[in-house]
Amino acid sequence: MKASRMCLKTLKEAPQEAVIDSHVLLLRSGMIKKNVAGVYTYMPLGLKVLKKIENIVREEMDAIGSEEILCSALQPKELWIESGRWTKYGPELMRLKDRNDREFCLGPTHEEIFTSIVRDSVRSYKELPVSLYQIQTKYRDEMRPRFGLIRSREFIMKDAYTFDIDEAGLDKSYNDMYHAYERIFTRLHLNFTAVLADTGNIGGNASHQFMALSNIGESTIIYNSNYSADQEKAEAKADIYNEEKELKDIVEVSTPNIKTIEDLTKFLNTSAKRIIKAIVYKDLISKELVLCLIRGDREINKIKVANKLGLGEFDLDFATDDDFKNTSSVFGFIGPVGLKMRTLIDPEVTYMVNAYCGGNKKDVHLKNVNYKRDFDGEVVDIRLVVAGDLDIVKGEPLKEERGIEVGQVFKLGTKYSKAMNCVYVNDKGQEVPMVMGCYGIGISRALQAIVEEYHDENGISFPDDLAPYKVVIVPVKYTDEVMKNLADKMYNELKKKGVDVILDDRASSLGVKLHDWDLVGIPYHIIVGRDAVNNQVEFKVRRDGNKEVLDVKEVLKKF
RNA sequence: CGGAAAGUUGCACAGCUUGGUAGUGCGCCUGGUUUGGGACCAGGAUGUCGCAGGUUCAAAUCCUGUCUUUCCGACCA
Repeated sequence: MKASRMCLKTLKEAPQEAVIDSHVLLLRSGMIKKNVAGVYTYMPLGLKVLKKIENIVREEMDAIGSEEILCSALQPKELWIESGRWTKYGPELMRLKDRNDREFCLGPTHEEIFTSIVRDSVRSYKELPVSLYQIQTKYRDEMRPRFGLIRSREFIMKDAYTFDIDEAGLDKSYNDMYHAYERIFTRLHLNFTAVLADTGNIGGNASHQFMALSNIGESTIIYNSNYSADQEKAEAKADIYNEEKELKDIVEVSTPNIKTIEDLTKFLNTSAKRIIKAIVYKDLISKELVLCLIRGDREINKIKVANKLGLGEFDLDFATDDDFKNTSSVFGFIGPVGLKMRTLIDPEVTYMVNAYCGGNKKDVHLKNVNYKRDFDGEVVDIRLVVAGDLDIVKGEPLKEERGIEVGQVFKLGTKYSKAMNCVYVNDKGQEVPMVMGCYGIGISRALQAIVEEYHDENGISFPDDLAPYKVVIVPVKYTDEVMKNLADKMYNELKKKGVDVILDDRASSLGVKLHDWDLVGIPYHIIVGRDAVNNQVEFKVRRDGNKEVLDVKEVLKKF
């Protein structure tokens, strides 16, 4: 491609909308252009990279025997009524009507469509398993689109669905996908890790997320070589901590206006590990209050509490001062002793001996409180796992890192096949619901994750096989006969070899041109200048800035 | 959905306090001089100042409403 023909407009300054590096660079390099909030156009260079990502995904999906189809983004309401998600999905579903007032949505995901397709085409166990995928534009009416392609309202996703005879079949399909995903993200050159994930809105019984490690990530990952999980789901080994063995009698301690764990440790001159932290949540649906007990140096994982109570995270909040008026406790001095309330106890609390806790009276705490003797409740893991905690496999320290979710695999089970009557006839002639899995990869999000990982102060620095073009030939002066001839010759030769090559035949000064290609992230730059008379050019590697003057033949040999 | 800010040319911004000719830099066009890492000189084009009302002789500027966008939080892939 000749640069003079390219629809390329780079920006020196970052548009105001972008706050993170990868978003700024995608805009500045002219790879994407904002249409409206959370909706972007992929410009020629951006689209080229996107296609390379798609092709890697295609190759690996095809390799495990998944077949590509292409559905419409437009989906009829009826299918979503069948699955029950038309009402459940909420305002993030982009809904619209046609001229006859028939209702549709723009799909954020395609479980309903794929399920209906397989329901209509598969009858017998002999035709299973089936694995289908598509690469398609998805819609989600985000409350707050941000970070460019990371959280947008329109995005490109690969979604795959498997249909099996039974759980064992699903296990195999899931496993195949899991390994294909590992190969895909490796080939995308992402520094990633697979983590155990919460199944959230889509439903199902097992799930892993593939996270590209990055400090701009929106999720927190807890991991080490033995274990990895989303922080929302992460478990850690309970720490058995007690300084004393003999149970002592409870004593009231006067703690005037001492309400926080921090103040208490100072006032009592003790460790937070000896204090029981008591948090009261309110179930916003039933209005029930729930007391949660955790060791003073820990934080509560609200998602775990919500899961235990069978609630969405949304349906749970801290109890307010008002809620306390009907209890026998006092805000700031809450404790489990004698308090009549449903109680969740983190396992670590059960190991505490002669602990401190709130006295349920103003300015009073209790000393020498012990599990079972003085209070009881449901023992359940509700602790937020953080860096430094020990894993449950080998008891080694865990690390904490941010991640961008670029893929997720789910075992759906029969949730959709039952709801939508997607059944097959087994060898005994009985109708059985198919066992499903679904598997997504955020293609457009991956593009930005790659840029986030591969950039420096000069711009994007794509890995060779993902770059929109592999090499650019930059004549210092395209009006100079010798330079022009050599540049043209090399361009034609590389094109003949099938190399993705740009000839920068623009009239701009050298500096302008090179800055553009640094910004865009072309991995190799060939500068045709004064040495052209000797058949020599400067060969520059974008990644490390390494430059050397080489014979043309040697340069051509590199591609 | 809660809190905060912002909308002025393709991009980044000034002007608004104290109402009176629409500005700057980048980019774009023309001509000339330059030419190995974002050149220089001269000239030029591009704006219903987000939209709608109001106040006023006069509104980018003051008031009201509205829309949009961004940031923090909540939610989510």
